[in-house]
Amino acid sequence: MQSFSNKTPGQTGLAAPAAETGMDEKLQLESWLPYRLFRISVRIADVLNAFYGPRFGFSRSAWRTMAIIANRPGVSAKEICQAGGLDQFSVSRAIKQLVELGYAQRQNGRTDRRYAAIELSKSGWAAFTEISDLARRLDQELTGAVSQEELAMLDSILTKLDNASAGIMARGWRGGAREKSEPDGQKTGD
Amino acid sequence: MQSFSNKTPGQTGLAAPAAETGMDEKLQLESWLPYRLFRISVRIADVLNAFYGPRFGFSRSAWRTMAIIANRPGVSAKEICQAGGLDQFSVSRAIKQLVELGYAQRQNGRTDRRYAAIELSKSGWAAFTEISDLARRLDQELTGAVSQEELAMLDSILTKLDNASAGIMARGWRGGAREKSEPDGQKTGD
DNA sequence: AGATATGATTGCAAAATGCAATCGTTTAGC
DNA sequence: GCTAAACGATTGCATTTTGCAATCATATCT
Repeated sequence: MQSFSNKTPGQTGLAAPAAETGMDEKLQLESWLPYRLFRISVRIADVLNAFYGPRFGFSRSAWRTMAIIANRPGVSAKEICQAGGLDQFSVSRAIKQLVELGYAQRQNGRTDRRYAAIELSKSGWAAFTEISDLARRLDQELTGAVSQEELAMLDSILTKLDNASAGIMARGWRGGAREKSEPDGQKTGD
Repeated sequence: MQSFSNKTPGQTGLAAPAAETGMDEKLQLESWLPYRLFRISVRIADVLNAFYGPRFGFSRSAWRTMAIIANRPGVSAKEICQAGGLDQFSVSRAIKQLVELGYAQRQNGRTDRRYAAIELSKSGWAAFTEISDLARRLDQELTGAVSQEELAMLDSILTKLDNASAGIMARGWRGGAREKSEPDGQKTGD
């Protein structure tokens, strides 16, 4: 076997960018902030998926889509893309899957009939409730590991990081360089 | 385009678990901690991928694998699985890809010849250096959004969350229930 | 009306994934 | 020493997911 944490507790490379210290040591995946965030989130998402996948028979995209529909009944596919960081194809397929399984339906509430206008069915709401109960429980188990103060701090930090990451994504890897900035468009993510 | 932050800055649902307040309002994807972590990490990973994908021609798994090899030259495939949260098949294929592209090679340094013993080639190191330079730059752009104190705080919080998430994953969605705990095995993630 | 724009969907090729079967090597039992 | 079991790694193949062009339907513009 093997440990998983080969970093000293207080100092993980986060606080000292190497460039400043002149040390310039190799990048460590395990200490790289995005990877640390990724690992935590993926573990939880996997656990949640292990529940709703077999139980309700839909994919991760479909769950994300369902969660968005639940919060904004009558959304269009495009709005789901924007809210969920999914591309239009995933969303279209997620909706199709949800509709086929009877968890959602296309409603024609809008005047503009190009828009999809999706909402959850009765069983869709039931599924959503079950899944989000588990999601909440997992969230509580997770946040139970830190104090209320830390949680509040984390909240504010994540808000900042979220904004920063949006900026980074918008600029692309060429950074500030004015390079036409690629066609852009929502990358899938997941 | 569109904002991406439709939450009130200070209070995102994180600090008040609803159950306590009796409010019991619907789960909001955008405020759910694992999703918030996920979104940040995915944006950065996408940007990084948009660089090394076209430039060096390998996949996300291959990059993760490369980063691990770089830090522990001579690792076996199994060790890469454990360190990188990848399953043995992804790793095997990632190694194959890296070897085919000339970025890594199998070395027979070990006495036990069942183990792979991978290390980076010259061009592998060059690629790694280039990619990790960008990775570091992105990390700095990201962490530049918060103060040093916040960063230190974040570091310690994430360590706790990482441990908690490992526990949650190990227990599975059935939570504490003694249910044989599923075969487990590293889910891929990515 | 015809041309153009926009939201959504579909078809199909390419890539990623999951899993059983397999190969080569080492270890344990006899 | 020889055989069987264990182990790490790899491969083949079916399934799923993804990316993208093409398409359909509706709405808007001239």
